[in-house]
Parts: sequence; structure tokens; C-alpha cells
Amino acid sequence: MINVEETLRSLIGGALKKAASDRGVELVGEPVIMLEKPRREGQGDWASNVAMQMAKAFGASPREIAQAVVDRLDLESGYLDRAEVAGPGFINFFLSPLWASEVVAGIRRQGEAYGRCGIGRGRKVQVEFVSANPTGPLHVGHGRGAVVGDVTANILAAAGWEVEREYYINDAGLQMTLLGKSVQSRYFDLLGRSDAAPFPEDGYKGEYIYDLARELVDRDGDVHLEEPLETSLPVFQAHAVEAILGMIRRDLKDFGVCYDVWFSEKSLYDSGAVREAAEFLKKRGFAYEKDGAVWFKATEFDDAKDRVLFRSNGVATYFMSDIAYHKNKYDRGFDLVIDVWGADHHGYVPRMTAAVESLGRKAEDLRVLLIQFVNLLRGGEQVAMSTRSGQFVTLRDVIDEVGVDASRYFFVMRSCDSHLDFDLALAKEASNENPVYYVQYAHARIHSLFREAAGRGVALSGEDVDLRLLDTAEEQALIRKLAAFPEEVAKASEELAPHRVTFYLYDLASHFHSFYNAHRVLDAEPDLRRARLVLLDATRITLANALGLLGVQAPQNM
RNA sequence: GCGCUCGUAGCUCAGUUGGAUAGAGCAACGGACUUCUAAUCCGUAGGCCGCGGGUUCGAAUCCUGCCGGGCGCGCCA
Repeated sequence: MINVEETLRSLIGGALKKAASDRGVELVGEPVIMLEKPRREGQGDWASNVAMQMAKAFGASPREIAQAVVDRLDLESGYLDRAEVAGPGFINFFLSPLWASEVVAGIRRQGEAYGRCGIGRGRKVQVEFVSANPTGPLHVGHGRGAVVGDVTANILAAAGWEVEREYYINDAGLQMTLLGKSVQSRYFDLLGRSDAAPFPEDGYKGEYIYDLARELVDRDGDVHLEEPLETSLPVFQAHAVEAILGMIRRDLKDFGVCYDVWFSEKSLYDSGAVREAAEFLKKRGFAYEKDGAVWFKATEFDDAKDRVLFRSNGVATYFMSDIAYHKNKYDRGFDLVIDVWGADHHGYVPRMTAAVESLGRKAEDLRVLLIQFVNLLRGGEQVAMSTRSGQFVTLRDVIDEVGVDASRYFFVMRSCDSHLDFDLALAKEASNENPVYYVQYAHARIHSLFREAAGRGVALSGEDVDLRLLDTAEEQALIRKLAAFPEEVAKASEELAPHRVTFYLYDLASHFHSFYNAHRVLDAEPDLRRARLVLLDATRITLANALGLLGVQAPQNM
């Protein structure tokens, strides 16, 4: 399919140079030609402000230069209908019906591949997301991170990156001990010996801890009652981590999220990677000892203060293992590493970036997506959540109540750095306030129409169809929206902005519904009918591909 | 106190390398099915883009000072 932007750029560049030489103006270097999509109707399909930027070099008014460029445009290709000067000196370009028919035909040729592009150039990117401690079930906030990470990965893959998804398991450190002790205490409690193993301060109080203890009672009976607490602790801890991790995997899988790698923090210690990373930093002069602790020279980079790597008691900090982890990531050959974190960790970004630079990578080789909190509502009322008491709405609850499609859509609907109001009642209602159904309905409607067409013996064919018959305002607007999909994917991948896809989808569905209400398809004249069926097929493909990026079903009927 | 972040229509939000008259959805109001799915469409109304300065041909966008919300600031994770 033709690349409109490239074609336009070279057309404009040629005309601009001609205009310059005609006026005896010397251009310094290649002019950078900016193209954008005008927002308003009547301002063409593309616009360029090149005349305004050239005002100084030409010593002429922007409008004058714009006109000179327009007069020298080569319209031979046939894709460009006309160009006109507008406003303070914009040049508006109007694409031709020939271009529009090429778009539609191209989409059907590409099918599932439509929307993909090559800007990733096969580079390797890792997206690490969720990575919740295996100390309890995933809650709503994790759900948002899960979908944002998963959809971002989908988008990057569509943009030509080689993508790996990874879950980092924090299975080392104090929290694990605390988890084990919590289960241990509940175990003793269940067997009527709560006095022997008091519940730890700041222990995990959720009901699921009792469930885990009960499983051990069923499995091992009361044998652990007689053992010293230190002896049985690893048993409780191992069972808890294994069981909880299993639950997390199931929840994510049922949510449509699949990982390539589950990476254990503990393995970094076992393999000596933590020690090696520390040595690496010392050798490069980024680590030093003070007050009995080992410090990282974060201030060498762009962080406010130096950070502790090893406490004076010799124990590594979480930050230290994180450095080892990121070193491991880059050693695995990733060109770009993306971390998806909760927004409450934003203070951690400068030091992690500093660490990445100390490893010899550029700051841009790490991108952190900070996910703001989810405000859970039900029918406009805030749902009370308290981590302390162990009472919170789990991701599983949300999936069970709302369903996967609506949940996923709602979780990526907003930009990451915006708080998200998630109304459970709204998300599961087939309400007109619910954008998921609006978009899915568009897809189902097209399939319904195809079924009706088949029933009437009308075949969908790409042969001998004159797509230039699609000349109504609604058809042209729909085609332009279809044509924008690949660049939308490209932008979403560059900005790491998965929410863009939901906005695009809604817009596309809206253009389809408008067309559908304004025009008849099956009752049209045979030539027009064939053209419209082809247009709807292209729409169906684009809707399905975009929904696919979100991991949301594209139903054939509703 | 320092730092990050957000502040756009009544509500929820788009608007990212500075561009033309700031856009959607919902809510409100008024219309459209004997028809391929009305889970739809069409129209009306709704705005000191938090406030004040600055940068320039041009600012919701960049800089700066305030105001307000959220979050962070440990040899915790």
C-alpha cells in the first residue's frame, strides 16, 4: 500500500526546492517537512506548515511561499486531488478517491496483518509487568497494570519489535518470611494451639491465609506441631508461595495475560548474579563503603542522593537485587526494557535510571510506565478497600463479576498517568455508557449483515469492484479512519500509550455506525452494493485487528 | 520542607516533538425504526484549558511563581 506521508513529503520537498531556486533562495540542508492531520472538516486530509517555517529563509510571507509551493506541486501520481493555501500559511492536501480505493483494497489484501508496521525494526524489547509479591491474590490495581503491560506488548509487537513479557517474582527477603509465619500461625490456630505460634505483627491477615494453612493440615496433619518453629517455617513458606503463585498465574491466564518468562528474584542470589552486579559497580567506581554499608553513587547521575546497596548488617537491599535484575535483562540482549510500576513507586525511577546508566546503558534504554490508582466504584458509590484488614476486591472478583472483555477495555481506557474510575456496575451493564459494547456491536453488526447477504445470495467479492463509487461523506470519512490505523499503532508504540487504541476504536466504530444509519448496503444498486460490502469487510478487519491488540473479543453476533 | 504528578464542558476524559474556530462520551433538551441488529443515528446547548507572569508570528502544550488534589521522600519492600 502506498505511504501517503512519504509521498507527500517528497512532493512538497520537490516543490519547495523549485520555488526556492526560482526565487534565488539558497536552502540550507534538507528542509524538515512537518505533516499533520487537520482537526477540522474542510482542511483536507493532511496539512503542512512548511511555508510558515520557511518564512525567514525566504524573506517572504508564509501565504506567499505556500502559494509558490502549491503552484509547483507535481500532481501526476493521481493520489492527490488538490492542494490549497489556508489560514496563516498552511497548505492543505486533499487526497483523491483513487487513494481511498487503494486503502480499502489494501486492507483486505493484508487482512490480519493490517495495522502492523516496521518501526520497531526487529529490535528486542522486554515488558515486565504486574510482578506482584506472591503474598496474596492480585487486586484491581494489578489488573490495570496487567492489561496496560499486555496491550503495550501487543502494540510493540505490531509495530515490529521483538517482544518478551516477563513477571518478576519477589520470592526473596523479609516479606516471604512474614508470609510463612502468617500461614504457620494460622496452622497452629486451626489445630487449637494458637498460643504456640503467635500471629506476627504486620502479618498477612486475609482469609486466604487460613485456606493455605488448612491445605497443610489436610496434607501433613499435625506433624508440624511438634517441630521447632524454625524447622517448619520453610515448609509453610514454600507451600504458600507455590500456592499463591499458582493462583496468580491462573488469574492472569484467565484474564488473557500470558508471559514468556517468570523470573525469580531468589535465583539472582542463588546464581551469584547479585554479587557479580555489585562487583561490577565497584570495579567501575560507582560503589563505595561508608558507615559499614555499601553505597551506590546515584548522585553521579541524576538522582538526589546516594543509595544503599548493602546494609551494615551485610544484607542486600531490594535496590541491589533490582540492579542485578536489570543487568541481567540487558545481558539477555534487550535493546529496550520497559517496567510497569504502580505510581506510588515513582520516587524509585531516578535511582533505577541512574543504575541503568551505571551499567553502561543509556537512560532511554529503560522506560518506566507508572500506573495510577484505580478508584473502584459500584453504581457511583466508592467501594471500600483496605489492605491492612486484608479486605480488598481481587482481580478475580472483577473478572467474575464484569467479564474479561469489559474489564480489559476499562483498564486501558485511560492514559496511565490518569486516575481510573472503574465502575463495576457500569462495566457489566450493557449500557449505552459502556464503550465496550459500542465497539463490539459495530463488529457484530457487520457480520450480521454478511449473514443476511449470504441468505439473499449476495456474494462478497473483491473482483471488478469499483471502489470509487464510495463517494458519500460517510463513506469517505470511514475510509480515512480506516487508513489511519497503522499510524495510530505506530504512535501508540512510540508513546507507549495503549489507551490510544481504545480511542481509535471508538472513533472507528462511530464512523461505521454513522455510515450504517445513513446508507443502505444490500438494497443499493449492484455495483454500489458490492463496493459497500467490500468497504464493510475492510472495516470488519480493522475493528477485529484493533480489538485484537486490546485482547478483547470481536464477536460475530450479540 | 523537597521532589514527582495531575488540574480541560455539570460528570468521566482525549488533546506528546508549540499551529487554524480547544474535542469525545455520559448527563440535559429535541428528533429518526413497517427497512441490512435502535446495544444505533441526527441535532441543540454546554469552556477565563486552576490563577498570574514570561518565551514568539502563534501556547491547553514550553519556562517561571502561586493555588488545589494524589503520591513519594528509610541501612523498608
